[in-house]
Amino acid sequence: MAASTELERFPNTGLFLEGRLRHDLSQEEKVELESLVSRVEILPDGHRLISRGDICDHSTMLIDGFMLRTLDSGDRRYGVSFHVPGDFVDLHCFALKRLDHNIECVGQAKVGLVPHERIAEVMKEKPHLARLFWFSTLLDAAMHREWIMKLEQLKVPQRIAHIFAEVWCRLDMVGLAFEDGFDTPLTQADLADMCGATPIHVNRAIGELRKSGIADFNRGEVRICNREKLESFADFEKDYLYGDGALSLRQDGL
Amino acid sequence: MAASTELERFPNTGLFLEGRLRHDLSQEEKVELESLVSRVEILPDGHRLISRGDICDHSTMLIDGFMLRTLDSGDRRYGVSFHVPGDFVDLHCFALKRLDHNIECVGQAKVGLVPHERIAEVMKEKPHLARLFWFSTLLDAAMHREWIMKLEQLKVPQRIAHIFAEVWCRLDMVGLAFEDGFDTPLTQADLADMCGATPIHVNRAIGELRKSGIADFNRGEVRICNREKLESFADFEKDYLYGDGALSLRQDGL
DNA sequence: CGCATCCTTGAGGGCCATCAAAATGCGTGG
DNA sequence: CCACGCATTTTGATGGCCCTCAAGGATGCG
Repeated sequence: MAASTELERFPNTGLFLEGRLRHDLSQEEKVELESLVSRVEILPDGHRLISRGDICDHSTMLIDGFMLRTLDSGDRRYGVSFHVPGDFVDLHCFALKRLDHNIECVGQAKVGLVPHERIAEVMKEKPHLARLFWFSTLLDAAMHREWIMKLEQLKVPQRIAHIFAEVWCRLDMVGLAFEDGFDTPLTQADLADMCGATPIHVNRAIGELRKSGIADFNRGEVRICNREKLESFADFEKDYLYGDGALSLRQDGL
Repeated sequence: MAASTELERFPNTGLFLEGRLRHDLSQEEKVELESLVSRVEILPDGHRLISRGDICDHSTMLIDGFMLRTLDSGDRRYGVSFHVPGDFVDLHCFALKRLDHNIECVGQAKVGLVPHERIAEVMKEKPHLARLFWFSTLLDAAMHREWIMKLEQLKVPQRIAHIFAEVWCRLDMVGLAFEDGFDTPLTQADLADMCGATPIHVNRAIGELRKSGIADFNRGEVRICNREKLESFADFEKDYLYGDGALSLRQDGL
């Protein structure tokens, strides 16, 4: 897979836009991108990278592990998006300056820090790379929109199936999925926060998925025997991920 | 109000970022922005500006009227966001090239078309203005996130109240709200599409809001006698709109 | 082996979908 | 000015999804 050779050359940023528009990055841009990472850190499970309202002067590339964007309301946490390796998780905060949400590690994570002054340089001197940065934040927005629709459309068992289908697909794009599923440190309680349901109901919904042979979830191991069945149950259409679906930009260039 | 003098000078783009970071635009940038509009059009109710999958070579500034971003699934339409005058509604498609969603007029709308080649020039030569363009698309993403949380958190009557509170607040920022509410061509069926509910249930929910004195809705006229009551019922916290709330950037500059 | 975390199970009630139908308001044309 | 068609709003009855309260079982770690 392309991802592994890219990772050898660019250990910190080799997965950025992999499966999407990475092919549109020139060698020079890839080198420039890798050089933006000023420091690499390992963060423990549950670590909160950024809290709502923080003013920040750097953004974070997720190199290894998983992260969750959350919002708090009342005394509950709600998940609004999920991140996999290769995601430039808080590139947003370069333009927003103050983030509207929290970013938390799910399991241990390895991240690369990118100072905003370097991104400002890119804005001034590398418009094409800047445009791809912009693209990557809009990809998040497209995923948000899909999730809004799915929340409006689907019941809880299907919502969970949709999360499984999306994460599996995204891990596939960066070469981290297995034939029959994927591993993630997500708990049933995390899934509940992402679905707007109670952990109790999520548990029952997962039981249903298991019983009907759609997916199995046990302590972070998601196993799927029939991809088609999962995706049709969840009404999952991968186009919105801008990989190789109908919205793909591969053949167009920018 | 500031909005009206800005509109005299910049009839097509005078509301862009009004109430948010418009103060951060220099006179020169405002002139540049206004000059980007190559053509103004009036579009009829229900007109579909862009459909999912279209490749487009221009973006659209909403000058007057309202628009809805939608996604279709099964044989139903789902609303994922709502637009008011001053919104650069499909700036996204400059970087995405192919849009993942549809954009439709709700009522008659007046729009300004901006060719992508002009935006590409801005990217090359006006990094600060480019950054504000980026900001405006991230504002959409922040609104998406809030809506995801609200869908996870709220029942239908509160969702409707939240839509009322948000739209009222956004119209206020661009000087288009009344003391006691606002007007919009939205129907109960549109609200249903935005809430993921049936029109029937939306009707009953509106009845509840009316009975409990939270808000009245009749053929597009939203009337609210007690703002505080509405906002607390909907759990509406306007920070995420990046106006004058806790996340405001006014005092920081960029 | 105790403890914390995570997962599982049961009973009762409220929210919202579906099916079915009707009333209201508005624009158009006779 | 009225008749008509159409979109929009309103109402009623039944059933399924998911919440809450309450408790119990499994797994891994020190």
